Amino acid sequence: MHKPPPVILWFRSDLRLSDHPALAAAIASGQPVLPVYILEDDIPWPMGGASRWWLHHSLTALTADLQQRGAPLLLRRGDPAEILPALMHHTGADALHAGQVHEPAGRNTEAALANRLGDRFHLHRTATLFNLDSVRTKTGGVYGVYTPFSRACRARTGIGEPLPPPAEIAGVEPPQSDHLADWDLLPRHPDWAGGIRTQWQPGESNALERLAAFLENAVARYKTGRNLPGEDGTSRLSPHLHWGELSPRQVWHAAGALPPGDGLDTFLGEILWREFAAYLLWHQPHLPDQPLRPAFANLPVRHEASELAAWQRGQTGVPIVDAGMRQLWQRGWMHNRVRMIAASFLVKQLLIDWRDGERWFWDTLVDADLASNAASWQWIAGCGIDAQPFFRVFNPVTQGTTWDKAGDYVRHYVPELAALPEQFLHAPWTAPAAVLAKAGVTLGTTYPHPLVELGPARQRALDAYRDTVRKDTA
DNA sequence: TTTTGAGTTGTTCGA
DNA sequence: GTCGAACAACTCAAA
Repeated sequence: MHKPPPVILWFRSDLRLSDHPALAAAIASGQPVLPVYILEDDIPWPMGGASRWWLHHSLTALTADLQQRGAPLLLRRGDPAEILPALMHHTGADALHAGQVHEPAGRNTEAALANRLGDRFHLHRTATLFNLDSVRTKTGGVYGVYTPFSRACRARTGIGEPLPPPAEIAGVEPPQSDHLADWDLLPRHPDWAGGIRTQWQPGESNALERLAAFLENAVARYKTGRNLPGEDGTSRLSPHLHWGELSPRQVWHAAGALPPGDGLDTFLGEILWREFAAYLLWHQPHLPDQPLRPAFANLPVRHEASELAAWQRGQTGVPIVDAGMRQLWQRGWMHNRVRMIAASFLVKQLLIDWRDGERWFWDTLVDADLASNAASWQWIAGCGIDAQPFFRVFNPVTQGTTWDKAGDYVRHYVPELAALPEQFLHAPWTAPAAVLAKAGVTLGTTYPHPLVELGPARQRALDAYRDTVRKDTA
C-alpha cells in the first residue's frame, strides 16, 4: 500500500489549533500532517526575555494539545528558509502550510521559501482580521490615520466565522526533534519569572478562558475601567493575541455576539488599533527603527545613560512612572494607561530617544509585539504617522491623581511611599517635611528626588519639538 | 483639483 | 471648582 506524502504545518505567530486556516488546509489535504515550530535567533529584534518565558509555556501547551490529537510537534532551531526545504526533502512532504506574518524578517523568510518551494508553499492569514494589502483609501492609498482606517475596517463585512479546532490530526512519525528544555527559554540564575508566573497562564485554553471571562465580567465597564491601573479593567489579552493563542477573528466574533455598548465598542477599537499597528508595519517596514516623520531624526535627544537606567529600574522619583516601570519588571506587563505616562515621561520630560524605550519594552513585556510596540512608541513620541500636537506632554502628577486617585496602584508597586496621604502620594516632593517624616519617607534616601523638575522639563521638550518641526517646514 | 473637516488617550491659564 | 480657549501648524481622507 502506497503511503501518501505528508504535508508540513509550520507554526509561527499562531500557536493554537482553533481558527487556524493553515492547519485546516493542511488537514483538508487528506495527507498526514507534520507540525513544526522553529526557533529563530539570528534575526533583527530577537525575542526578549519575557517573550522567551512565554514561548516556552505556550509551546508546552501546544505540544500537549497536538500530542493528544495524534500529531506531535517537531521543534527545530535556526533559519526556516533552510530548515523547512530540507525537512520536506527528508520526509517526502510535498506541501508547506503556514500563517503569514507582517514583520519584515518573517516576510523575508517567506520570500526565500516561496523562491525555493514555488507553489508547494501556501500562506494563510492567521494573525490579522484583514488582508493588510486590501485595506485602502478611496483612491487606493494607504491609511495613515487611525480613525479613517478603523471606519474602513468596521464598514467591512465578511470577517467570517472562526474555524473549529480539529478533533484529531493524522500525524507522521516525526524526525528527531529538539528538546524544548535545551532551548533554555526559561530564566535561571536568577529565576526572575516568579512575578510573571503569578499573573499569566500561556496557552490556547487559557487564552480562551481569559477572553470568556473578560467578555462576561469586564467589557461592559471597559470604556472607563481600562484606564484605571489599580483595577482589573483591561482584557489582558495582548500576549495571547501576540502569540496567536487566539485569533483576532475569534475575539471579534465572540464580542460581536454581545449586546452593543460603549465598553464593547471601545474594546473593538483596541482590536483595530492592533490591526492598524500591523498594517503600519506591513506598509512601513522601518517602523521599529526609523521615525515615520523624517524631521524627527533631528530631534536633539539626550544620551543620559544614568537617567535611562533610573527609568528602567523604576527610580525616577515620579511615583506613577516608577510604579509602572516596576510593574513591568516584576510582572512582564504594564497597564496601558501607565505605559503612556511612563513612555511620555521618557521621550518628553527626559527627552531620551523613543527607541531606547522601545528596546526596553521589547525585552521586558510578555506581550512584546514588534508592530504594536513600535507604533505606540512612535505615537507617544509624536514622530509617528498618526500626527499629534507636539505640545501634548503628559503630566505624570495630573495623570496619577486622575487615574490612580486613591493611590492603590502606586502604593502597591512603590511600597516605600505607601504611608503617604493621598494628596501627596503622586508628588512626594511637595509634601511638608512633617508629612514625609510621619510616612517614613526621606527623599534622596528611601525614595529618589525626581530626576527632573516637571515644569522646566516640559518646557525643554516643547522647545526641542518646536524647533524640530519648524526646521522641517522652514 | 480644490476644499473642508477632522485628528485615541493632554495641559495650562485665566475668567 | 469648573469651564472654555489656547497651544501650531500640518496632514490626511473624502467630498
